[in-house]
Amino acid sequence: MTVQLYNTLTRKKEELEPRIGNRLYMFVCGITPYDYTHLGHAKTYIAFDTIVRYLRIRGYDVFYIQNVTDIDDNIIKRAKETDTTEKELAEKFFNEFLTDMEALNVHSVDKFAKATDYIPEILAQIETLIEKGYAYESNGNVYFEVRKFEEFGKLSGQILDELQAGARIEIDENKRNPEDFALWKAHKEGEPYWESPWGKGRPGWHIEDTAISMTFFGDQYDIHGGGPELIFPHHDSEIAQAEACSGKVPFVKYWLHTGLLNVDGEKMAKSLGNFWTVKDALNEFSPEALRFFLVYAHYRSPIDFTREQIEDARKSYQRLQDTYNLIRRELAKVESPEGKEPVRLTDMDEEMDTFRSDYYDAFITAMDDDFNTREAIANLFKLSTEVNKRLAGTTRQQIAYEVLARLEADFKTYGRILGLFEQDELSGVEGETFKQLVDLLLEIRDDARKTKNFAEADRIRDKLKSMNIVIEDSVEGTNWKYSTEKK
RNA sequence: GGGCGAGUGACAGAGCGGCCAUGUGACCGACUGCAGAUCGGUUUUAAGGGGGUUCAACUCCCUCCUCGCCCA
Repeated sequence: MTVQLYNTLTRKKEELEPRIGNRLYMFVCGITPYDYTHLGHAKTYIAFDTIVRYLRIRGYDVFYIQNVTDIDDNIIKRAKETDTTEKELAEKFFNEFLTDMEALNVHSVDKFAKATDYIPEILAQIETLIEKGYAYESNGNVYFEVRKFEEFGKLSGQILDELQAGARIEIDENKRNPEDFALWKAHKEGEPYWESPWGKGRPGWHIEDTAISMTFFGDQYDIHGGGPELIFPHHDSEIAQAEACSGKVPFVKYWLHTGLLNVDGEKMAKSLGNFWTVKDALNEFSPEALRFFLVYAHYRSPIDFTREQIEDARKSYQRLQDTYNLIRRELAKVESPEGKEPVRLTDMDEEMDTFRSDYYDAFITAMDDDFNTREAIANLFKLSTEVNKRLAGTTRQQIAYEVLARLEADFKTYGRILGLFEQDELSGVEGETFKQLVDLLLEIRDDARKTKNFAEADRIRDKLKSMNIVIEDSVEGTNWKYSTEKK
């Protein structure tokens, strides 16, 4: 079994074959930190986080870099508006981004590379492009001459002649051709600048990515990811720069692009009033619900964010989480057969274990197929049903410790891949005290129920519910859990 | 106008040339003091329109329509 992934460059699924051993060099276009992270960012970065988590568990040694565009038009504009420096602004929102990513359990990035930390590398690359005849200087600007790179547009499928036809509007006296794009922008009054062989200025939009990736990965590497809106012109331009510069093809072996996030059926935009920052969303929904919602969709599918959808996702996730908790509770009840003869597995145990391993295999098979989380999670639901049948309700039966332990281990793996089932358990002295207090309340309530004092029993239940603790009676006793309805 | 992608049950959304996706919702039943959770059943043989290929198409091909994104 091998991992297949959909390559935007070839428009088909291909077998993943690292260029070197099991090492995978991966680059994903990062943020421009001039404002708070929004849900579109969350979708993209959760998607690639999940992909990297999976590849690592699958045994690949992934080196994952994200760039940070800490100098560009938006940053300059916003810094002026808010009366701060570009550097301070970028610093602030990059830190906000890290906080948001942490909340969403995204931490697979090995290296964040800020554009302004790689100015020498950027300058060197531009010089190479000029030497090789792909770029030219003009009034302190340097442009990439697109027509010199014959294969321009091979990622997006854009045809250069069609572009030229439309490009007539934006006439720039400095450019030889309208479709040429800036590698280096000449300094303008009031803007930050760096010294260069062409005078003061700052980098263009596309050059930082190739300068950074070539610094860490060399001329060619394995995987480049990003949002779909970046395919053209950004990623096509990266290909042109890198391949022109190194003369090596392909620059990147696999191009991965996510699906777009819409809100209430429309493109998310401040002007439409449907704009959600990650912080807004986390105010209203739990991080797990949000992450589950995003990860339950396939990474290449567009998704529509609505309150109803998140609520659906929350409930769906709750079902899986309840099963996981059920397994752990059951495991705690069954004594470990430590030091004793291994217990012979009954037919019931064997049957459960077969479901367990079949669904595990199905999960992996689905993930191998272009990271099909939707299909993978569908198998988790099927597994849940089989587990619930055996461990809960009227059809419950005893399952052997070792089968339960394997189930728990599988769930941990699912959690590590999806970035779920890792909600913080109460720990330490305070956590223990808290648990004991809840247990005490449940005992009191149980006594009340035994004497048919249901008013008292319901009062305790309602009060706990108002504190976000949900209790559930069963023939086996009463369990409690935190509500996921609010954060 | 050009490029790319999508149209599946009440809703959301996968896979697959022939069989059951999955989740949520709703309804019925079991369990239960009630609630919840859980299990069973129903809604659910659903596939934008029209052609074609095939013994067989939601799945392949053509065409039309609609929607989204990028470039203009």
